[in-house]
Amino acid sequence: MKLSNYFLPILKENPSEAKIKSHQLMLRAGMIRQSASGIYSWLPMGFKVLKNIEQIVREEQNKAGAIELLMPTIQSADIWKESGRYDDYGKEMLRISDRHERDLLYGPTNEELITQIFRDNIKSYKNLPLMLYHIQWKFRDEIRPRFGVMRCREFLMKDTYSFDVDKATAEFSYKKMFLSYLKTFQKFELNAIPMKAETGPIGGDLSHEFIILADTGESEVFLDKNLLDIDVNEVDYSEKNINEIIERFSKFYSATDEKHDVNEFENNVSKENQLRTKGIEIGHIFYFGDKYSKSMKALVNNKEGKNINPQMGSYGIGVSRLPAAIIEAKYNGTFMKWPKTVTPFKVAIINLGKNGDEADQKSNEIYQNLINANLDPILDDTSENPSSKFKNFDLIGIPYQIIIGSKLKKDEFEFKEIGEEKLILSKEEVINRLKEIYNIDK
RNA sequence: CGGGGCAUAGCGCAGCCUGGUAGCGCAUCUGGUUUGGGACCAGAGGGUCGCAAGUUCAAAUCUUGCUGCCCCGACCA
Repeated sequence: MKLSNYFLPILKENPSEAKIKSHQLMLRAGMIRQSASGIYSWLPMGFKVLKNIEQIVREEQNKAGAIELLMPTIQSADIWKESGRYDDYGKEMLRISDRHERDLLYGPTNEELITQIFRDNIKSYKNLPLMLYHIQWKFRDEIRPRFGVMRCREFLMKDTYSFDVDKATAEFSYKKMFLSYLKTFQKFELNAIPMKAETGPIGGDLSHEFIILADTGESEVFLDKNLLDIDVNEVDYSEKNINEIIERFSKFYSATDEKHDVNEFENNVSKENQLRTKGIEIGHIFYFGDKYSKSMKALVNNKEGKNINPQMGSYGIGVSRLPAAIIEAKYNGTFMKWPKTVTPFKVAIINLGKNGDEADQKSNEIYQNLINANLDPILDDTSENPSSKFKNFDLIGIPYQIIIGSKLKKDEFEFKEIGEEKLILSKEEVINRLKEIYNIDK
């Protein structure tokens, strides 16, 4: 993409309504624009980030054995009346009615709908276990939306729902998602710490929040530093590995301030491993048994030919919150550096030349080479001042830059990982290095 | 929903107190000079001053009502 053809409205100054750095950066870097309180449009740059995040979440769900489907944003009130939540949910639920004055609602979550789909189509234990998920927009009419996409009213969420014959298998489904979340967040270069959580209105007795550490987080968290060093990248979804990794995580202390136990923290965690910091919730998993399968009469035949209510769980990731969460974790106030899995473009070419000169020619040449190598580049071909280009790209946060000015010889390219020292490389070296970084076959 | 604040050009703001036909910086457009960390010169475009009513010869400015947005609190992925 050439910047001169792109839609990237950058702001030099912080809009006054943005109070936290992720909100400021997303506005300034032309990622989002507010349309109403807590409701945002995603501009091209932000949309690319969002889609990349969505894709990583999707891939890891698939690996964990969950199957994707898509449920609508608008739901009938009937199923919510069945489960009893039509009255319980309160004003957070956006209620609407159609021309026939039938009660509808903009879905704040999907337990009812997935249970309905399940009960209408699954009748046998042979189809279990089953994990279904979708990535869909939701609406919760928050009393006070704030912090940009961090706490908004319309948001994109990944929801998985698990169905099992008994509690033991349901717990295994829960553990699979537990691992899937750890792996997903590690791909965003985030340290997401699982913490025991309240089950809240969803109900049930087993629940974890996944919290990433960021100075600007909203809740205070306490944890054992050992939790930061557990690598799950190489762990697969075999039963043995899942149990092992979860055991490893549960060995170490972690709690949000609401659940914090000072004595346990002081006694069971060594002084040098005690970490007290701030966190942002980015995922939440629940096991809630037959709460919905019972109230909504979802039944399957078990081995003995008896009807039983399947055991269920639900597992959410705040997809549209993640760009902001990643920024909170990574933006230092001067520059942003997107994880390479998420970055809107894989590499930025900063052309400091002008029309037709050598730098300009070199820029266009390597731009074509990068496109051919599947290394999705953005080429700054505008006539802005160099300093202005540098500032803009510091803001946008594409992790790798190729800077091409008149300083260098014909076969020299300046390659820079944002925040690191620059290197002088040949064109081939630049391209090969990027292929290596992004794991693209030669 | 309680408490506080704001609403003037795309963004940041001044003007309001003391009423007299709307201004600054950035951004945008044209021409020129620049070009390695937010350039310079000259010119230009862009605002029914959130909406409605009232007071007045005259309202961005005073009064009332409404709407939107932001902040603190309770609530939440």
